[in-house]
Amino acid sequence: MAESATLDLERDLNAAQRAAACAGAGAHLVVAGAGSGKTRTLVYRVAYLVSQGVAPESILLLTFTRRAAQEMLRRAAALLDERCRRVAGGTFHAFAYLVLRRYGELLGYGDGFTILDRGDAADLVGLLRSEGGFARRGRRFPRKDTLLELFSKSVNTGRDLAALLAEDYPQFADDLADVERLGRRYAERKKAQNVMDYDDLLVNLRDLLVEHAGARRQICSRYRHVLVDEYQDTNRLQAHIAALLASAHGNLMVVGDEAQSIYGFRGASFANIIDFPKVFPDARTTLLEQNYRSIQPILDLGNAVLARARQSFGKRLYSELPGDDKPLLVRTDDEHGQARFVAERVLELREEGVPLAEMAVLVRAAWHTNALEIELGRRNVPFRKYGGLRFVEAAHVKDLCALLKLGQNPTDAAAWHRFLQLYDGIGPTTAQRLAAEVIDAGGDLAVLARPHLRRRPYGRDLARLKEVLDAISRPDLGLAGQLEHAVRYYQTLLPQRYDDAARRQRDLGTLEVIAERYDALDAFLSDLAIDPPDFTRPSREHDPEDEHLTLSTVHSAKGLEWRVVFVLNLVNGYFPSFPSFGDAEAYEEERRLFYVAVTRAQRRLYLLKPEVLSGRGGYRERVAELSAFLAEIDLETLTEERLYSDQPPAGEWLEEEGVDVDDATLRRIQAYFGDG
DNA sequence: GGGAATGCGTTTTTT
DNA sequence: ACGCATTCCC
Repeated sequence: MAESATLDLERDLNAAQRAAACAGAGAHLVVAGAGSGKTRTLVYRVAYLVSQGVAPESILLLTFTRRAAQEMLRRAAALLDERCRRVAGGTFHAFAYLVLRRYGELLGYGDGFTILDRGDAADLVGLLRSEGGFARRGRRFPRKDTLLELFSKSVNTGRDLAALLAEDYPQFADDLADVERLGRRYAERKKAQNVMDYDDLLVNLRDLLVEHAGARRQICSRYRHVLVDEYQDTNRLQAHIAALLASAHGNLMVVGDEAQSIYGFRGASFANIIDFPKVFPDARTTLLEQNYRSIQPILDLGNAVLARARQSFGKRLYSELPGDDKPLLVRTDDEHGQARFVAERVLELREEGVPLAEMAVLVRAAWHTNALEIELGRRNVPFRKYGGLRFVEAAHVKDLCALLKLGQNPTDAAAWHRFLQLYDGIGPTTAQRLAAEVIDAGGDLAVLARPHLRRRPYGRDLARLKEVLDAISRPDLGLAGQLEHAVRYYQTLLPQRYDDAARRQRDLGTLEVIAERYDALDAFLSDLAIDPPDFTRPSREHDPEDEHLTLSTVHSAKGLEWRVVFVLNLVNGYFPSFPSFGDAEAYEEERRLFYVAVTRAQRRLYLLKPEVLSGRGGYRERVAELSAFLAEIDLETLTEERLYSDQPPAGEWLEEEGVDVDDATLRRIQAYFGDG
């Protein structure tokens, strides 16, 4: 679907796409089914506006990831000209950061506020949780991640903690007062430290737009056309912001597919799409229904899955692409059989001429690929995994970032708290005390060399840390120089802290490579928090040197497509996942997630079902049930293949090979090692 | 008092 | 395998 390098809307778009791309002023809702050319339409929309003389700087394109925005603007530039690169594009959070850097003072934030990423935010909540003695003896109190999730959901959905607690965590209903108290303390502490978490970025942007008419007018007149992609995965707060951004001129185009809404756990609601015409009564609506991605049998399965949804989406995808291979349901004996099947079929397909880059394995949860990763490693199949733990969330990367933050801002309590505990003999209490000492001294690093600390077991460590921070805090060294000091020092701490120090050390090198794109420490750090490097997102860039199979969570595969797709573990409890049972909304989201997985495939779709699940942390080994999403539909839409791998039991194996058991050797071994 | 070791219950998805 | 509470030890 590569468009040629000229803007020809008649030739390249169908009527509905064209109606959206060339729409005039006003609010516009584009409901775009999977594979219906949604991105293409937005790209042409941008190019069209610029070609009509709209200043590129006055177009704001809000997307789900930074990469999505960059990719669209790159394509628009290829269609029209380089002016399209000057369009303002990015995530809501990145846009909020940009605006608040300029207007934050109106809301009482100091000039250089910093961003707490998810991990930092959780650490702060954890700190307040233990500080306030909320977890008393023998009493269960929500963990820091649970608390943060509650606070976040409350902010993003506009619902109060009482309702969320009752709904999601009834077992903690008695703790409501404490949870609320902790929430208030968390908000106060962030404000006092001049930091914002992800949610604060959105809240503060909304507050700015609501409460400061002057700022709102300036912002609205700067961005005359607002385009929002993936609107089904925006939350109430984001929808409010989008509406406010368009409040002066009304030029708001939102694009989405309510059937692909999969971020409800983060507060997203497809009600934003449904209700759009209520907020903008004059909004025009365009439906994109023809699918250009998949062959009809794959869409038939997608339609069948969706037909069972509790809310009807009234959607039926159709395609004119030739092909009649039905999706294949493959039953294997267990997860290892599943891994073997996928590895073998991937290799066969490659033999048949399908490049690895045209194949993907999708899973519900990142760890579901564990067995497959081993199998692929054994067979030397290059792959890359996306989703799950992010690079910047790995403990060692966070450690290094804490060190860098201290070089930039020696009053960053969270960074002190984290880094100091790396030393032997320093735990939470000591770390907090030391951090307080430095911060009370206005961030004077000389505190670390005070005589009374010298005598402590970690006195030398602190003295050394001071020297390193002195170097990191020198902007004249340049980012590369500062980073080099940090990495060289941190490397010496790695081995005593982590068993797999060598692997982690390589990541530090990766971080140095990423840093080459920046010229100052503060820009580097804020970008790491707000737009983390996208190692976790599949890339569609074509690099023949680096051909690899993609392993991805379904969430991270959003918006992408492959010729051949494997979906693993179609088993109740895995997909749909256990936590969704008993929660109708979460369960329906799992269904939409499966719909997203199915509609990633262009030509061939393999659905894998292990008959037995091995026992894995908490779960006992047991016979697996076929995923309800498949069990409940008409199996006419599928081809079924039973494939039990038939490895002989271990006993027969020896005999077949004709090996004699040497009793004397066995006795010697037993005498030496005992029976254990 | 506070840090380190032990043990128990839990395990989704991520801007 | 990981976070968190409890217990163990200086």
